[in-house]
Amino acid sequence: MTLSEEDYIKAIYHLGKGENSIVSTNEVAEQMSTKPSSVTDMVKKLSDKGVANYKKYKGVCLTEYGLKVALTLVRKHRLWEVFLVEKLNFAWDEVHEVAEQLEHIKSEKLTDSLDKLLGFPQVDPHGDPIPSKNGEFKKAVKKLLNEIPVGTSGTCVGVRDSSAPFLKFLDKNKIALGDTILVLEKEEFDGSLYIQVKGEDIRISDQIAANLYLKITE
Amino acid sequence: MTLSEEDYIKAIYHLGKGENSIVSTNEVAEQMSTKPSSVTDMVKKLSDKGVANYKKYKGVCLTEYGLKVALTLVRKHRLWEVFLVEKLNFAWDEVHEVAEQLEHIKSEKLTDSLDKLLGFPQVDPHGDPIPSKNGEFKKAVKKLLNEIPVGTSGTCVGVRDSSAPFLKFLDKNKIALGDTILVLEKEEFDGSLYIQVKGEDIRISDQIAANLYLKITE
DNA sequence: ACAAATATTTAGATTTGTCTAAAATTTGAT
DNA sequence: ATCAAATTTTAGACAAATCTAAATATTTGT
Ligand SMILES: [Mn+2]
Ligand SMILES: [Mn+2]
Ligand SMILES: [Mn+2]
Ligand SMILES: [Mn+2]
Repeated sequence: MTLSEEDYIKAIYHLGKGENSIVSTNEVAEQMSTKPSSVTDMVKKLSDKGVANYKKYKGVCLTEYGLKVALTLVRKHRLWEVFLVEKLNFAWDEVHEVAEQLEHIKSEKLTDSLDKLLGFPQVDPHGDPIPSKNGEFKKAVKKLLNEIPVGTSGTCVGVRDSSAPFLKFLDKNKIALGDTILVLEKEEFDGSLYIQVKGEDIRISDQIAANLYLKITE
Repeated sequence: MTLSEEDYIKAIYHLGKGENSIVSTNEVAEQMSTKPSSVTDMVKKLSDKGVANYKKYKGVCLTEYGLKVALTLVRKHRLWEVFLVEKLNFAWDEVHEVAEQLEHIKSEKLTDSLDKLLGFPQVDPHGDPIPSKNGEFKKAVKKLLNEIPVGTSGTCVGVRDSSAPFLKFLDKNKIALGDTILVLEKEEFDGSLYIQVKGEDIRISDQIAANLYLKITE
C-alpha cells in the first residue's frame, strides 16, 4: 500500500464514522483537499486491489480487508500521538502533523513495541480510542457539551475538532481532558454556555461546546 | 526534498566517504540498486536544486547545502537506530530497514526531542558517530581488525558491514561493541586470525576481520 | 415530470521517478 | 596513438498521482 493509498483509506474510514457506511466522491475530495476526479481514479484502484467497494456514481466503502488496513493506520497514528506527548513532551496541538507521517512507517514489530513502551494506552491525547493489535476498540460513550442539559456535569474525554487553534483555545482557558465540567446556564439567543471548570465559572460559545466531548458522570 | 531525493543525497554522501569526494553515476546506481540512467536524471535535478554539483561524464558531489541535508539525514537515521535498540529492545541487526523509513520524517522538533530523550548519544548501535544538531561529529579513530598487528589489542567500536547476517554472526560468537579483542596470531595462507575475546580464544576469517573496527587501546 | 442545479466521471495533460535501448564519451591496453 | 571495452548520457516509454475542462448522470424543486 502506498502512502497516498493509505491516506485515502483513512479518509474513507473516517467519513464512514466507524460504521463503514458509503461515502461520496465529493466528501472524500473535500476531506483530502483534492479534486473529485482524483478521487474517482483512486477509488477505482482501491477497488481493483480489493480494499474498497466502489460503484460508479454510487459511492465507496471499505471491504473487510480495507477496514483492517484502516484500523492499523488509526492505531499507528494514535500510538505515535501518545508517544509524542508522553515521551517527547509535545503539546496536544502539535502532534497531528507528525503522526500523519509516522503512521505510514511499515513495521509491525515497531508498532507493537511502541504500544508496549507506552503501557498499552486506551486513548490518544485527544481522547480518541486506540485500536488493539487485532483491530478492536470500544467506542467511547460520550456526548458533545452543547447537547448536555443544564445542571448536568461530566468529565471531559475528547475533542471533535483537533486542530491547533481549538486545542490552543482549550489550553488558554485551562480546559483539559479529565476535567469535570458543570453546565450552569444556556443562553437561548446564541447557544452559548456558562460552565464551571476547576472552580472557575466561564462563558463559552456554542462553537466551542459543539467540539468538546464529555462523559456524563451520572 | 522528496523521499527519493533524500535517499540519493545520502548515497552520494556515503560514497564520498565523508570527504564529499566526487562519485560516479555507476557507483550511485550500484549503491541504490537503480540504473545509471535513473541516476543521471536525478543528479541533474539535484544540481538544479543547488544540492549537488554535477558535471556530465565527470561525476557528482554535494554542495555545502547538500552536505548539510545529508548530515541531517544521517543524524536522524542513527538517532532512530539508537531509539529502536535502547527504548524498544530491537536487536542491532533489525534496525536498519526501519530507520531507513524513519529518517525521512520531517520535524526538527521531533529529531531534537528524540536526541534529548536518548541522552544525546554519540554513536549509533553499529558504532557510527551521530552528527550534532549543527552537523558536527568526530570521525572515530578506528582501524579494521585485519589491519592490526599481532600482539595488539583494542576495543571493538564499530562495524563496516551492518547487514543482518554479519551482525548475527557477531552475536553468535559473543562479540559485541565495547569488547576487548587481542590478536593472538595471523595465518599467512588465508589471512584468518586467532583472537582472544572475553577470555575465549577463537578463530575468525579474514572477511570477518575486515568488517570489524577496533580502537587501539594504548 | 422535467428542467436546472449538483455530483460524478471521462478525456487529456502534467510531474515525478523509473526503465530499456541506442548513442556518445571516456578509459585503458596494445 | 588507436580502438575496443566500459561508462555515461540521451531518447522514448511507462506507471503513479494529480489537475482542468468537458461530458454524463443524478438529484431536486416546481
Ligand atoms: Mn498520513
Ligand atoms: Mn488524535
Ligand atoms: Mn531512506
Ligand atoms: Mn547504523
